[in-house]
Amino acid sequence: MTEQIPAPPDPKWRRLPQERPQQILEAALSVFSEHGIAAAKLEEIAARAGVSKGTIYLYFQSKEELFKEVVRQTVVPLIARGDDVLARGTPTEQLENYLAHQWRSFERVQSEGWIRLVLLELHKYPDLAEFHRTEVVERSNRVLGDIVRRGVESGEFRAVEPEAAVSMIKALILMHVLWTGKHASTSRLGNKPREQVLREIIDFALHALRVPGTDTPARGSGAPTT
Amino acid sequence: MTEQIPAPPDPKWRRLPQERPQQILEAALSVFSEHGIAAAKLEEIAARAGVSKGTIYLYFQSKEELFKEVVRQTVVPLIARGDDVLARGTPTEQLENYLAHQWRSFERVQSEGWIRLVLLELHKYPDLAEFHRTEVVERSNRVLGDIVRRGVESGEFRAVEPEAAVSMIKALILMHVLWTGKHASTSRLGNKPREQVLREIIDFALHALRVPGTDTPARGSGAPTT
Amino acid sequence: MTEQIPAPPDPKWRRLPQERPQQILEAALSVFSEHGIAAAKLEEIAARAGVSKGTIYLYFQSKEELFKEVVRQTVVPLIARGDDVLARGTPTEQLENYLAHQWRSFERVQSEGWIRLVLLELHKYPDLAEFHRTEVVERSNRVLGDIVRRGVESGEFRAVEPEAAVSMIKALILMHVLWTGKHASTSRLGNKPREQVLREIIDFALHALRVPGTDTPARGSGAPTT
Amino acid sequence: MTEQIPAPPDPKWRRLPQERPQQILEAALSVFSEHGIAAAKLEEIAARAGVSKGTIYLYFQSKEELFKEVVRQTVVPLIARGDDVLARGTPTEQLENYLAHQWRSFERVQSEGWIRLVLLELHKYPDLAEFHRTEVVERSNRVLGDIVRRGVESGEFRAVEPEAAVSMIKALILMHVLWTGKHASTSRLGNKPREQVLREIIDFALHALRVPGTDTPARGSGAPTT
DNA sequence: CATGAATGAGGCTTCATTCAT
DNA sequence: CATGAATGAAGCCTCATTCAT
Repeated sequence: MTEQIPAPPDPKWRRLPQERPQQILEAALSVFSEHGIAAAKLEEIAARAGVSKGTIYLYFQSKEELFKEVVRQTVVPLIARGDDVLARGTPTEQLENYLAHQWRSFERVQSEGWIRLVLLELHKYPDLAEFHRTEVVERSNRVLGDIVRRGVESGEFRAVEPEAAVSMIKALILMHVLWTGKHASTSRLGNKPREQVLREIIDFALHALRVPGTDTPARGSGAPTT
Repeated sequence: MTEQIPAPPDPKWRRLPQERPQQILEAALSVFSEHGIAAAKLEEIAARAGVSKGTIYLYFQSKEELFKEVVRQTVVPLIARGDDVLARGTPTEQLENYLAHQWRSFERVQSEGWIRLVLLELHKYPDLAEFHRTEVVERSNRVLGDIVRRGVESGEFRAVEPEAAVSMIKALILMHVLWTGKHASTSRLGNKPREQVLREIIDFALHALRVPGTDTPARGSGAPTT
Repeated sequence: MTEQIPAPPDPKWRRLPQERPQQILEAALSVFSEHGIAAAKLEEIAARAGVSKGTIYLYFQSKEELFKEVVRQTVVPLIARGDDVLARGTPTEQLENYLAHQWRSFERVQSEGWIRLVLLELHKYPDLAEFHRTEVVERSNRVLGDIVRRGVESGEFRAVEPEAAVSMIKALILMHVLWTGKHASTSRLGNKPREQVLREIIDFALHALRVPGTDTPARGSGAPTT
Repeated sequence: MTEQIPAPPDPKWRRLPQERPQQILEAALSVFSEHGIAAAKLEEIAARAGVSKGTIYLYFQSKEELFKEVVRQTVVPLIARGDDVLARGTPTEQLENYLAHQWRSFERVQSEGWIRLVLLELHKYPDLAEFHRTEVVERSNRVLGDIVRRGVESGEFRAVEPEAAVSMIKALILMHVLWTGKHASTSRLGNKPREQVLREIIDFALHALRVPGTDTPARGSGAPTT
């Protein structure tokens, strides 16, 4: 008789336990995004995560804590990058790169819902809002602000106040992410291809900032300026 | 006939019954804005309206119907205007006027919350979303689109696609209304005076659209363009 | 026949609203007594009170608060009396009267359960326990202690320490209330008539305290001492 | 190589497997005593026993069965003794010995909680209550009853009904065990030394039973009777 | 044997909605 | 018309119990 290894008794594929929290977080993000905190049902989160209601409580203390963890876990990976992409190029090119990078980051699943959550519900949790402001908003503001500042210094951009320009650019991006998302309440943008929307944003922003007559033309422009 | 003012029948100031629905709608807007639909409690709406919970059901069939009515009743007065204000002037002036008018309209209480509601919850009620799109969005898009179109035709604006420009301009306004609202989760704009924010928006939008060298300078510009 | 008063349109007898809290408190006492706090179900309390689950929350904040209120409301009326009954008579007579009065007080519904609650669950709520000690225990201890003290002073009772005697007497009563209750786990006392149990308690207590040879015989004695 | 003491295979002290059920029973008694059956959590029992939740189910079918086993296993050793201790002496001495023995038995940990359990929760399990009555109550009643009977026959005790006297004596002991326990809701007895409480009980009981003038004086008396 | 992750029934609590006054 | 007490469906959360490892 040789060492007979008993065949695994269970044909059902079993998820690795260490993945549980992540599964739940993803399901939670998706449900919170669709319904907001109050209207999100743990039952639905559990179902999407493929676990039972009780399992959620093995990893998170309460619905509210689950939401907070969603924010904490999702925020950083979603935004943190971007700094490196901008190492080289003229301010114009950097701005184009930055916009393209941000836009494509948001293309990922749930980005629209996540922006919704931040805009709608984050203010109910002051600590989270603070965390978000320092870790996400101010950080990305700094990157974008530096681009603008360099553009102004080099004479490529008008003498705008960088902070104001940052606000404008972010407004363009964020609002269009919402409008092109699948739950957009007003499909103002219809089914316009996302890449075209990006080009329009770049075109609008660059014309708002650049000093005319500078060499680098705004390549992204969807319409000839002549 | 002398000026006979009918004495109030009750020392307590008594609201006129015919005002009830309006009171309730206002209270509902305020509560829905703060908490969203699911988390809004009829108890709180009733309290703010100065009536009892039961009274709400004399005028509205359900919480959902109340929300829909809030949208229907609030939407039109808030936006409908604006068409006439723009009769005269160059496209640049018209755009400035339009932005200023919109911005100040939103200055009114609850505008921030109402934008939130539209952006975040309207999609759950397709009929409402449809109503909102045709009655509010498309209407104001037409006005703004016409301005842009005329500017392009007159050579005062670049040859942009009007629809795209409308998107951009609206993004600027809406997002800044959210950011300057009292429940803004990220006080990106700190306590910058609202009028200055308006000037920055106008400046940004006009530089994005205008053909340089055209006569009318962007008066609102917060920064000299050299 | 004039002035015909319209018959009440509803045949169902309707409870007066002001009685609600009392109904609920009584039902709660009964259920808490039977099962303890943790095992008591609001569903059952509501059913016994003839109301729905939700109604309980109109008057009490939570299950725990309901329990606390049961203690607060039930404690005082159940015990507070007794002071006056003892105005006259020899210490022996007073003690007999006190025991008889206490015993019959406890005959009322729920007394057994209520003693159970006090003995077994009150310590979980320190504030309630404190309230109970000062308002009930110490008060009745004082009354009973005074009787003993007077008996000792008059030479009718042995020179016992009053505090100790009070403990003993209360132990006799309380434990026998538990044992003669309908939920007694051990029916040690079978179906012995309650009045006979009272006589036995009086007999035991008086023999433990009285100095033999004093005039007043223990009338309650179930057995002649010859 | 001499005297090779087998090194413990694990630095952590490892309990012998055969002790598991006993560990669990002890932990269960402790938790049941503190919280009652309904509020007792298997998690806590497992923790106190140093095992995992699942392990409990290797030895006991359910929480209820565990409770029953606690009663069965704990009851007998706690009470069964006592018969032999009383072989010799006058009824008075025997009663003193019995009381002292019982009192000290209860001094062991958990006795208070265990009395609580019996008084509060045993009635929910009729078979257990029956078991308890026959195995514990009636047995100890017989022993104590015999002492009283002999005392009456010998003329040392009054002509009391033995059953009644047994009730009284047990009431004294049980209630004072509760009152001197660490979870007593009313610290009526403050920090009076347990031995003094025992003397007071003996004093009270003997004076209630003994015929005055008999030789053996109540040694335990804390107060002179003169 | 022992573990502890997972389950899901069941309890507490909230709140939209109703209805007798 | 207006009230607010009452309802009960539904959601959050706990925890006894199971089971794959």
